[in-house]
Amino acid sequence: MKMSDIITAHILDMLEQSERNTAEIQRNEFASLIGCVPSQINYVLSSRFTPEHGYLIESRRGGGGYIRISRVKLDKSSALMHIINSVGSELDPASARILIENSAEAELISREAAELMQAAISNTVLREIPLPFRDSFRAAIVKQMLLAVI
Amino acid sequence: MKMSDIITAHILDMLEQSERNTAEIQRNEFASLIGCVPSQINYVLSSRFTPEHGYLIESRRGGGGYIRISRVKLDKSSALMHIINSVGSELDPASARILIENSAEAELISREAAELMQAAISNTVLREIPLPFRDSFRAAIVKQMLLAVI
DNA sequence: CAGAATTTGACTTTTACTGACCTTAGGCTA
DNA sequence: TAGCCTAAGGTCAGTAAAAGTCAAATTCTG
Repeated sequence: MKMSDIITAHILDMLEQSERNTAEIQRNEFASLIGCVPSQINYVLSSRFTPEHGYLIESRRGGGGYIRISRVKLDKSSALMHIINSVGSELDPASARILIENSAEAELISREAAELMQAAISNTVLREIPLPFRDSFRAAIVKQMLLAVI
Repeated sequence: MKMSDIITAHILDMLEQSERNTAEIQRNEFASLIGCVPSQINYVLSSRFTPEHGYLIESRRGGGGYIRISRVKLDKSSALMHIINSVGSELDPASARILIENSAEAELISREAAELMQAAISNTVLREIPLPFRDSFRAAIVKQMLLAVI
């Protein structure tokens, strides 16, 4: 079996293990664990863990440096559509907050977008709207804003 | 975990604690509390708490000296505050759209943020709200969302 | 065999850490 | 008050600890 395949398998394994879909390695340590030269890690990452393949690489040099490989969900749009469709014509405050928070957590929307959405459905804003309309307003605005970031 | 990260975390923590967005330390004392050499404090400050990162450092030598780290609001913030304050208790649709567009144009807010705001005050959403409340709703939501991106 | 994929290692760049030495602020003493 | 002492913080250059790059050498594959 090829070195590259072994390295790939190891990384995939770590990603599988991880709950956060993220594997973090130290290049030299990892290389010597597997028994290859450090630069081969780079080769594998750049040939098999590219954004096109659905991975994101972050790294840091210097003492205590690391390489982090995350599996990104390519299909953000369809995930978001799914969420949008699951929102009915009314949405209560707690559900709205959770929905937005989860979307940010899953990186379907940016942190900034999430904060903007929370602001949009904050009490300060809702005070301007008569009570009976609030839940349907919340549903409409959350859906519309999610559509805007697709 | 790296020393630098620990120091950074401590400072961030102090800033978080502080109501004035300011942390004040005594270099030697702080260093020995954390367990590093004093000059490393300088290293961290100059590599991670620069003006580009949005921080201001002031210090004083000699007896009773100190280092003060403040999280400084960029100029954008005050420009945005100005805009927010200029919005009254009501805001008509055209003015709202222009205000958002201009803010994006001036790069006070991101393009994504602008699109989210436009979505939030779109007709689709406004239909959910009784006519007499729409202008005050628009004012509230635009202000609240601008506040969220400061 | 030709071209693609893999492997290697020498060299580069970044980041982190340390310690010796410098500068400044205040206070104290003669 | 001048001069000295002490208690801070500031600088800088050097070392070490990573990761990144690149092209030559090798191996695979059709």
